[in-house]
Amino acid sequence: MDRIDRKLLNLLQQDASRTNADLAAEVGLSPSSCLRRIRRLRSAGVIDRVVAILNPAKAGRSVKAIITVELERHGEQYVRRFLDLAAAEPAVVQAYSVSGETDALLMLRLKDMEELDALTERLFRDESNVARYYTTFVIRTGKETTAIPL
Amino acid sequence: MDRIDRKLLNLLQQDASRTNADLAAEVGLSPSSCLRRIRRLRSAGVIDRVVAILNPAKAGRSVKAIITVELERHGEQYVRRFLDLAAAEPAVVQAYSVSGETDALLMLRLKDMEELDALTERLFRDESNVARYYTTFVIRTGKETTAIPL
DNA sequence: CTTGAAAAAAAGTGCCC
DNA sequence: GGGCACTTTTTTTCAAG
Repeated sequence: MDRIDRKLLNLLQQDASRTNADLAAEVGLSPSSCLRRIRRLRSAGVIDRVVAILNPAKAGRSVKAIITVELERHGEQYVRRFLDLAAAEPAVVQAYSVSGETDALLMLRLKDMEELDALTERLFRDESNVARYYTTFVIRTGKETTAIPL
Repeated sequence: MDRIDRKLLNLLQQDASRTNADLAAEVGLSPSSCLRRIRRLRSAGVIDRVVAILNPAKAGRSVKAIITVELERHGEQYVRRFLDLAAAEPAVVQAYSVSGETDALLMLRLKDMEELDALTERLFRDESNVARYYTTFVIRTGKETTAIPL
């Protein structure tokens, strides 16, 4: 993992649709060496996957919400069970167990408020282990990247 | 935006490195029609970009933290200024202004605790408009996807 | 063992129907 | 939307450093 690998990863994190020849030129390598490096990074698992990122508004999911959850019983198995339940919801894009006052944090991508209503009903009505939950809405997105700084 | 478009988007959100011929076969289209659709979705901006997703641990960024920030003055221009400041930090991967008790929420990808210390120093020491901030750590990741449900 | 050049294979592109 | 010729890109091979 040298300077060129990091440079390649940075470029691919910004735009993975660029051609190998193009990338090779930018990092100053021959196309074959460049491809070898990328394949190595992929099979080593440094590059986990290549995905298409959609425009949330144009995909009809403009509402972003964050739910912090406090459980009744905080034991690891309870937290795990709640996370599994939350992860099963398509609208939940991130589900974490966290330190501090609350036990879990969910990041949601919603179509509208009705969908939020339906989701909270499903997640919290039958889930007797949830003590409290707080819903927050994203007003403005200042930054949203999938790129990990190297 | 019909059923086939949605199917294509779902597939591309999971894995954008698949070949056009492969995708065409899966959605039951000829490669040329399939490519036309994908290009249309791209130029329409539904597909915003195609990126490589790294394994955080293997990229040396295993610590995830969330900081919620309460500002002294809550006006729109102050929130915007803070978000810009936060967005400039490479370790900040998501920066939102939010509703409720706090004004902003930051999602961080960190190498270690020292990096967090340095970042909070930069963001909060000279920023006289920050009233309070709370740092939370991600203990377990139950789900983490870039895919928007369709 | 790694690099680069060139051939071979595969994919993407554009125009026709 | 599908079929086909054309172009570009990826991938393999192979010789040289």
